[in-house]
Amino acid sequence: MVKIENSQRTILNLAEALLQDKGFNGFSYAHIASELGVKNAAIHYHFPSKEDLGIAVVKRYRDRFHLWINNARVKDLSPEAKLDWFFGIYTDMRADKGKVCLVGSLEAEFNSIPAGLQAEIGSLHKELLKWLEATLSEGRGAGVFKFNGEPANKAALILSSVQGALQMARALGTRKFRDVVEQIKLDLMA
Amino acid sequence: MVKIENSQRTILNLAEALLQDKGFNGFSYAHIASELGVKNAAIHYHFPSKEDLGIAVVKRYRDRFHLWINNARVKDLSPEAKLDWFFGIYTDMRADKGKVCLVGSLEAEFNSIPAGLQAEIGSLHKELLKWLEATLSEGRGAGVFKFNGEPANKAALILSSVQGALQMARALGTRKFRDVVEQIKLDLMA
DNA sequence: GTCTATAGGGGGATAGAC
DNA sequence: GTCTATCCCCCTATAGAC
Repeated sequence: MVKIENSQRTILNLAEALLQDKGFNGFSYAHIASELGVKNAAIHYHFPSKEDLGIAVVKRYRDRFHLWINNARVKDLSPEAKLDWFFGIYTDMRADKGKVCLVGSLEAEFNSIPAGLQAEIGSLHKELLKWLEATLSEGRGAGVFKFNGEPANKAALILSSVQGALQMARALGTRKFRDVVEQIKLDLMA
Repeated sequence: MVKIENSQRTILNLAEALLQDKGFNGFSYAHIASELGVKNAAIHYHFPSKEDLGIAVVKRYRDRFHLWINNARVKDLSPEAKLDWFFGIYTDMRADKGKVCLVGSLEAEFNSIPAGLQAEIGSLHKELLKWLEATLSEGRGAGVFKFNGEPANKAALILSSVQGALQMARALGTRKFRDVVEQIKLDLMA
């Protein structure tokens, strides 16, 4: 049961949590409705189809990321602090009932989700990579990160490993997630 | 439509492919039955519940891995060649209709799959990590791999990133997967 | 905006004939 | 081992009252 002020917003919150917890094929309108304390049909009023709902969740997730990275409190950080902030997002997800990143969740089920949602998750993934690449590039330029090869490839490696580590932690525990993050940092200091 | 000799085996093949393609919540007995050219109930004769089927798939997957790593053709390879063989498994998955590793697929849906399957996937994940850790340790001892920190942590990082990269490739293309594998190798040569 | 009611389909699973 | 038939549940989605 959740207090309602703005239904639209509350539905998105619940849908996002369910997506990160159970996956797209693992949650239903009924789950949202019962937690919200309303009936099935009320959810359909706000989001006609499940695809609409999924897309809205991903769009809001991306908008939030944009707000963060363009906010001075993140923008003006040092490269190391930026990276720590980024890892903190995932650490918080792990701490929040073992959630995983939307990107990993939806890409694991990629071939059994609607086409519009597939496209949306691809856009989000690209933007996460873009920001991480720029941050790595900036850090290497400043001499605080050390790695060989293209920043784009290192970014792809790091993002993949953090998302994989969130999934791994579900079966093997939070410690494994922390170990991966520490190893990523260690590798960047070599 | 698939030729039937040993139904049990064919069902496992199809179930494994579907799990890697669509996820546990994304496939049904009907999918298997229609591809096999039989009726729904025939599958239930071999595997009474979907959980039974999932567990059998994971068990076979693990047995296969055991056979491989204990076979002289892998066991006697150099550490670099072992690692290349290992990456080759994932490269083949990617090439095979964009499949992902069972471990990543089931852990992404972890909170919406049966408990017995959760336990089984944890065991598999541990064994993959164990082998990778030993291989990295061997390679560092021989001076061909270079990395800081514990082999167990480096193994967790590498396995997470390969599994994450398979998922990423679904939205962003095979090239991204290859980039990650190359970056992993590059980082091991630093 | 939310309700009741319901359509319409798919899912997992079982019983009993062959 | 596979079939037909069926049960029962859950799902997405819609229509129309309030």
